Formats: sequence, structure tokens, C-alpha cells
Amino acid sequence: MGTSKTASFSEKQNELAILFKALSHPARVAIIEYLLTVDTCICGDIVNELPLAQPTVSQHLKELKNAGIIKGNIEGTAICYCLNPETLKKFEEYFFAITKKLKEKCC
Amino acid sequence: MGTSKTASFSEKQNELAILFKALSHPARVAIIEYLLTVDTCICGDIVNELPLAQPTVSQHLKELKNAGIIKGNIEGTAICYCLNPETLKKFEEYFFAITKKLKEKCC
DNA sequence: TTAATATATCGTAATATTGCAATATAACAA
DNA sequence: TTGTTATATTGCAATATTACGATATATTAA
Repeated sequence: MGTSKTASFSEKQNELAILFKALSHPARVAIIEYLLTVDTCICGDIVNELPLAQPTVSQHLKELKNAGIIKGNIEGTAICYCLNPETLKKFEEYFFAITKKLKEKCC
Repeated sequence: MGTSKTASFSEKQNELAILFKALSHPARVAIIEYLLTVDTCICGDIVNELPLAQPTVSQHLKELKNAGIIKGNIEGTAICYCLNPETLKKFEEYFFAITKKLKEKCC
């Protein structure tokens, strides 16, 4: 036990769960929201924006990157992280479809 | 350590993280999608729809209920679970606002 | 009442996540 | 080259999650 029974669910359901898991920590929500306030994709020092040590922030960034929610490009010494619009659009479309279907059901 | 530094983040960020965590397991995504296919709110036997034992399903339902994503009403021997449109609308609005802001930034 | 059915809770083992100090890597500046 | 800066990786302790057998609860039927 302790293991998620991944194989028992559809690929889509697992993919969605991975995306949601990437957002399931306040630090990662904070990273998303910070990247949203930055004007361009060029941005450094996310570490200074968060109340966590540098290795911890790095780990959270890695998780967001693995899930495809952010992208990271090496820009000299700094790394330029930015949001991935395609993935965020997926989220929007998923919930749009759900709320639309819910309206039709009219509980 | 091992504890999430909840107190270091805003209330909104923590609330969002809790909502996303509730969806971060394929079984819970499957429950949402099953409830979406059921015609009315009256529904039983979610257990039979999932490849998990009854206590496990009950636990997942509890997590979704705690997060406010589903509602449960006692209906005799059975329990009627249904989606909470308000919470799902929150998700939609959150991602709508993000994708809108991303378009304006035009990376 | 007793039996059957549906769902919840408890207890616990296996696994995953979180956070950070220590260390490593990689690029630039002097 | 050496030093500085920015980010990543490793290792590990504390905590959380997942799954399920056993058991409890609660409603209906007989």
C-alpha cells in the first residue's frame, strides 16, 4: 500500500491528477501568481519572493516545470522562468467544459 | 521538517492549494468525471465505478467533500453525492483570469 | 427484534512529500 | 586562473498520503 493505483485509471485522469498535484502546494501557487505579475518572461530571483530556502524553491520550480506549467530558459547566470500558456489554457478549457455541463444538468 | 510552511503564504494561496490537492489523485478526478456523467444528483454506488476498495473510495469522497468540491446528502441507506457548481466555477474563473492576463502579456 | 445493505472510521504498513544544510555545477567578471 | 553569483542536486529527518482489512454505524426490510 501507500502507492497510488495509477495503472487502474485512464491516462487522461492520471495526467490531470499530475497537473493538479503540481499546483497543490501554496509555494507553487505563489510562484504561478508571481510569474503572472512579472511583465516579461525575463525574470530572476524567484527565491527572494518566497519564504523558503533556495533548494526548496528550486525543487518546487522543478515540479512545475516537469508538469509543463512553467518553462525555464538559461539566460547567462540567471534562468528565465515563465508560464506555459498552453498548459494553463488546458486548465481553463477543462473547467469551462465542466461548468457548462453542470449548467445543462441544472441541479 | 516535512511540514508545509502554510503560515508563510497568503490565505488565498493556501485555499487554492487545498482545492488543487483535492483533485491531485486520479481516483478523485475519476469521481468528478463520474458525477458529471450522472443525470441527476441522485446517485449511489460510486464504489462500483472505481477500482478501489470501499474504505478507500469513502476516504477520497471525504477529501473532495472537505474541499467543497462535492456535496453529500443522506438519502435513506444510500448517500447522494453531487458536484458543487460554486466551487467548480471558482476554478474556471481562476484560470480564465490567468489566461486572460497571459494574452495581454503576449510572450 | 434480526438480517441485509450502504457508508464511515480506525489502525497500520508502504510510499510520497516537504524543507533545508551541504555540496555541486555553470556562467560571468576580474 | 580565481572569485562571485545563480541555480541544481544530494541526503536525510519529519510529516503526509494511500490503500485496505477490520470494525462501527445507520437505515431499511422482514
